[in-house]
Amino acid sequence: MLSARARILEAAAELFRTHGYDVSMDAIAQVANVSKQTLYNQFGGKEVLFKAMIAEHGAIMRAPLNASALERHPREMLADVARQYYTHACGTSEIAYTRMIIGAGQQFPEMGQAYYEAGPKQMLDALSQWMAREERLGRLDTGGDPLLAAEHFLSLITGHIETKGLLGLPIEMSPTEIERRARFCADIFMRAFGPQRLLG
Amino acid sequence: MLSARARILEAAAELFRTHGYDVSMDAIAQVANVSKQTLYNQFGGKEVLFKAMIAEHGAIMRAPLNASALERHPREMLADVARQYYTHACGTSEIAYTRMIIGAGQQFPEMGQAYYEAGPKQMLDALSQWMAREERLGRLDTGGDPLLAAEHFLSLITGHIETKGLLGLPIEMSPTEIERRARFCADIFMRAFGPQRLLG
DNA sequence: GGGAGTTTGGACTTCTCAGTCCAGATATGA
DNA sequence: TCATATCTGGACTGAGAAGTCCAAACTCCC
Repeated sequence: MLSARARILEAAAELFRTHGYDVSMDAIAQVANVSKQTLYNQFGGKEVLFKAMIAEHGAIMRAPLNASALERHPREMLADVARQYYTHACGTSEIAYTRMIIGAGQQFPEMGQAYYEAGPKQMLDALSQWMAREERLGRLDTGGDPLLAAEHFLSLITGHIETKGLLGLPIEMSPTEIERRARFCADIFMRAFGPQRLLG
Repeated sequence: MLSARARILEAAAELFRTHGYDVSMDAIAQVANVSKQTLYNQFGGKEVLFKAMIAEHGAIMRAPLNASALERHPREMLADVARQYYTHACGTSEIAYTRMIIGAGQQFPEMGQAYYEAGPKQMLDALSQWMAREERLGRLDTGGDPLLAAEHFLSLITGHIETKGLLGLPIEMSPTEIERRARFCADIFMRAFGPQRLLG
C-alpha cells in the first residue's frame, strides 16, 4: 500500500491531467482514497498540491543522447530521437499533460516556463551540443548555428503532430507510421544539414 | 457606437483571450458596457456566447496562396508563407487565442477540432495542393507525398516558436529575426525537397 | 404624444468549490 | 497499556459565479 502522500500525488496527476486545474479537491481526495483533511494536512492547499504534482511528474521530453552517440551515424542518431519522441510523447496521457500545463499557464505563468526548461529546453540543448560536435567532426553542416538547426529538427519531429494533439484531434501512430515519420525526419534533416550540403 | 451585440462580442473576445473560459459574465457585461440582462438577451448563456465569439473571430492561420503563386519561384513562395506566419501569428494576442482554445478544449472538445479545420488544416491543404502542382512542374520533389512535405514545412515554420509561445515564454521576433527565420525555413525545405535533391 | 420593445441596475437564487472544524477511530511507539 | 499523533467522515463557512426577475428608464417608430 502506498503512503497517503503518494496516493494523493498519483490521483492528482491522473485528475489534473484529464480534467485540468478545475478538478475539485473532493474528487482528488476520493480517488486517492483519503480524507479531505489528510489531503490538506499533506499539501496545505490546491496550488501547493498542483505544483508538487508537476515537480513530481517532471517533463516528458527527454534526450536519448548518451555516451554512445558519438559512435553512431548522425542519421541513425536522429531517427532514434524521433522514434523515441513518437513512441513516448504522443500518447493521449502525455498530450493531455502538456495541454493541462498550457491551460494552467493562464493561472500560473511560471509553470509553463518551468515545464519548458525541464523538457523541450533540455532536449534542445542536448541536441544542439551534439550537433556542434558532429559539425566539428565534419559529419554535419549547420552553417555555424547548431542551436537553430536543433530547433528545426525538434520542430520537424513535433510540429504538426503536437498541434493536432493539443487541439484534441486523434493521433494515430502505428509502429509503421512511427518508423516512417522517424526516417522521414532524419532524411530531411540530413539532406538539409548533411555534409554533402548544396549551397543555397 | 457599435451595437450592443457587437460590443459584447468584442469584450468577450478580449476577455476570453486573456483570461480563458473562466471570465465571469459580469466582467464581460461590464467591459462591453452593457447590462447583464442584455447580455443574456443577446446570447442566452455563456457557452453560446463563447461559441459565437469563436465563430466570429475565426482562425488565425491563413494561406497566402493566390493566383500569382504559379509564377513565382518555390523558394520565394515558401519564404513568403513563413514571413506571413511570423508576422501575423506570433503576436501575443494570437498566441493567447490559441492557448485559450487549447485550454477550453477540455470543456469543449469540438472547439479545438473546429479551430483545426478552419486554420491549420486549410493552410495544410492549400500548401499541399500547391506542392503537388510544383512537383508536376518539376520544381519540387516531395517523393510523391506532398501532404507529408507540407506538414513538415508547416512544422518547420511553427514548431518551436509555437511551443514556446503556448508555454508562456516570451517570443521576440524582430523584423530581421522574421526575415532570417523565413529564409532559413525556405532554404531548408528547398534543400530537402528541391529538384536537385540528392538520394538518401 | 404614445405604445412596443429593449435596456438598465441591482437584488436574488442556486450551485459549486476551497478550505475549516471537530469528534471519534485508528495507528504507533515506549 | 497508555499517550501521542494522525486519519476519517461529514458538517460547515464563505466566496464567487451563472442565471433569473423586476420595476423603472430609455429608444424608436407610427
